[in-house]
Amino acid sequence: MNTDDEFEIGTFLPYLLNQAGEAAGQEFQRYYKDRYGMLRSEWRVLFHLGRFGALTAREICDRARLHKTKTSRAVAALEARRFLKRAVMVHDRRQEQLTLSAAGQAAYKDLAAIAAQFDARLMAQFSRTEAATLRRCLQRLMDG
Amino acid sequence: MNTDDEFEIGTFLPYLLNQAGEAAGQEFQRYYKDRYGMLRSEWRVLFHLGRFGALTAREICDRARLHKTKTSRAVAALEARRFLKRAVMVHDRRQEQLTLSAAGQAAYKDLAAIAAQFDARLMAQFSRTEAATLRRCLQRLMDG
DNA sequence: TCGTATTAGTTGAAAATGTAACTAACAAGC
DNA sequence: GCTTGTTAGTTACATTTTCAACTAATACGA
Repeated sequence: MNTDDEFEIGTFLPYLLNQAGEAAGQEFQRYYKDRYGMLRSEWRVLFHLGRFGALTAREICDRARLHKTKTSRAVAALEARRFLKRAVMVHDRRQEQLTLSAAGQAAYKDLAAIAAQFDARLMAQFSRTEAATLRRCLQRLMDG
Repeated sequence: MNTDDEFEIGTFLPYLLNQAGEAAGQEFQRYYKDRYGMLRSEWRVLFHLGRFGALTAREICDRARLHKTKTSRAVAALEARRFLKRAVMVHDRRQEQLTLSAAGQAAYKDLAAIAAQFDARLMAQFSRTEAATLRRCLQRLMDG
């Protein structure tokens, strides 16, 4: 029933990427979920504000490749938890400058440290060249 | 990497994997969604039955790493579209043997061919060794 | 063979997501 | 000024996912 040219899901790149991503992110996801009750989109918004400082929602959408409704909801959730503040911008009152509160920065620092640990542990199973190739390929897939 | 010790999301493996997976799967997802009205879990169930023949829902869960509720609903949806049939197993009446109908097999063949095309196009941007390394690393992440 | 535990699969409700429509502010042309 | 179009962001609604509870069949031990 299976000829040689039969399609193999086990080598189908989108499938591999999804499965690998799920497996790799599982522990970290459990951490920010259990400890902070966050969703992935919330963690991403928190990260971008923590890493890059004040941003508008639009900038977060672009940088984090997050849809604007997800961003909007993530910002609202983080605001409700007092992790960030909004400030309407003077020259364009449609936009809001978003910045982390002290509590938000603390959460960011904690999560970034944990993420770095998980990342190190994941990468430890690869050689230096494997790691470099992996990241380069993933980057190319993202951009392409 | 960056000079300071600040965590970089751009190199965080789970993030890269998710983004790359999303980007890579986008076109294929649009295809099976537009043409067959399928969800990802439905495509995966269809694939496993098309590729490996008759399976129980449990076996699909294990092989496709799909939660049993997702599998259950995917099977129900495929059945409603007359893509598969169920047959209660004699020796254990809890289990059902799932098999594709002719229409289901036709859909599988079409989708597998399209997937192979997309895969080839994605892999074309990598050298032979890059492709090998990428798959090997992803496989290791999945299993680990 | 009776009671308890386990397994296969389904279901309902709550949470999250995606899509499209919406408001409010700005911009550009006249 | 006014009209039209665009952009930032929110909201409503339908779809999808998740979680926990559930049924039904089997397994196992006293």
